[in-house]
Amino acid sequence: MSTGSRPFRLRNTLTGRVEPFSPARPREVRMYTCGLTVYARGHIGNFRTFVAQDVLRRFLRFKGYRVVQAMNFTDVDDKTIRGANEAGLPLRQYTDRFIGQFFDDADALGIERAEHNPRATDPRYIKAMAALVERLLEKGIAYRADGSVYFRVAAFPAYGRLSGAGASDRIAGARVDSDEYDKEHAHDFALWKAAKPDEPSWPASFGRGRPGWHLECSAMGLELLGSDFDLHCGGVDLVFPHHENEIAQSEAATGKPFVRHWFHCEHLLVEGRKMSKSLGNQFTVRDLLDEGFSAAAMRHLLAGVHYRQQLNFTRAGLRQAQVAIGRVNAFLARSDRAGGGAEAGDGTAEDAEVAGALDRFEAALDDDLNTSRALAEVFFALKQGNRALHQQGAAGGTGAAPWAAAIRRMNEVIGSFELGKETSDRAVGGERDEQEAPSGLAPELLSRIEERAEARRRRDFARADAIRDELAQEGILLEDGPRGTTWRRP
RNA sequence: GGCGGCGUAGCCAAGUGGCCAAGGCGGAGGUCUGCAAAACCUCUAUUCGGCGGUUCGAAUCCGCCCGCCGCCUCCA
Repeated sequence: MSTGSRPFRLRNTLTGRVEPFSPARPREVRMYTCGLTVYARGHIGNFRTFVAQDVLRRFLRFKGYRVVQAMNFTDVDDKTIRGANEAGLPLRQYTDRFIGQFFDDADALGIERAEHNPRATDPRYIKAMAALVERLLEKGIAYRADGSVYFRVAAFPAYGRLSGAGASDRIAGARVDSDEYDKEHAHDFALWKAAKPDEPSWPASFGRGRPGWHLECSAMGLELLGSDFDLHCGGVDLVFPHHENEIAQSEAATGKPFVRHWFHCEHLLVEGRKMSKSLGNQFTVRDLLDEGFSAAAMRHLLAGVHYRQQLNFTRAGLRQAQVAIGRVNAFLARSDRAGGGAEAGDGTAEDAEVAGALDRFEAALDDDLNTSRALAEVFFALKQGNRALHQQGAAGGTGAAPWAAAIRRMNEVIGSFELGKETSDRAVGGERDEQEAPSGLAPELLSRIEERAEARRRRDFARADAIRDELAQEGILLEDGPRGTTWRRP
């Protein structure tokens, strides 16, 4: 763990400034992230945000914090209800499917699992939400109308602090909510929606119904993390009204600060255009996997652009990422094969260089998660490591190992290297590693490689090249080095 | 209409007053190699959308203009 004369500075939407991040408890961070509304498979835009949050989470752990994260699933709202009804399925069965798909995609992208994945319809949270509404009713901040319960925005003077002072202006200028309910003011929002015949509903002391959208995050956040927790994350679109409303209802109910630091991730563009259904550019991770792109490339592209910057997600970018990742992975594999103690640490000048790179890496992330700059250090380490490997040559030194270890340390945050089965880089025909070779390459192909090695020994290069070309057809790239031939799938 | 962001080499993308404007991809040349591939080395923006201004000094601050985008309404 590194120490901290240099604080981790992170932009806080609440203040609009990049400021030192200071959790309420010394070595623990309690974070909440607004997860997916599970009426469809999450698209690449959703995952941009989730990857950014994952980088944040991993960096906190990198710095030695214990992280307790809750990421919810919104499994009851207009869209999930409509989807379930159209599919003729019970709500839970309908949403289960998308939750499963979410985890498939998140796992592929190397997104660490949160400690808690609450879903709104869990009885525990329905109960917590009802309790929250009761408190607001008792305090006279919420009111009932037509079977529903609303939050009286006028009763919470701090309203608008997150999204920028003039919340009343925004509201005045905005289109009036088309809700047919009887609200006192257009900008009051529903805490609890009165039951309807074709909608799921739950009993409550203030009437049967279902939770309003904003309520669940407040209830689950408070339930799992307590008041005044450290981080609340989401996409920029959630700043208003969702997060603004969460603050209002939570703080009005508890009388305590809700969240210390708000983290919002910018949206992405796909091929230079806003992602939208009509443009047909709402890709899912699955779609891109099916096109042949690796999840690692997706993560690399998503993680490599600063989170507050609009990111242009393109196939060309994915291809670039793929190449860059391949270079790093190939180095790591080569370094492992070359051997050498990974722990070095005998105070050489080179150790200081490695430590310097790691420190610059951390410094970049300390500066509002500047992943682009951090990545530059990964590539610096790559260059140094490759250089060491180059010089090692036949001499067989251990200079590359510390750089490989440094890259792996950095990858604890970046996460896009050695993700999935990217590396099948193995030595064949050399004097070493024979035993660990084959997983992934058919014996038939291995014997072809042997055959080619034999041909090369005979200096029958026509034969050798023919075999190399054939294997290339199969997607196997052969590389001849001083220690024998290695293969990989590019 | 209100609020906000962005525009840096062929592409992606850091940099917010002062060393030669990070890094990646791509491209050119070289070393190595039977040839390749990989790796390494060198080169690849006298210039930061445009025009003015402030300053000893600006990609970085100010003004205007052009272009792209977001939020204000379900949305990561």
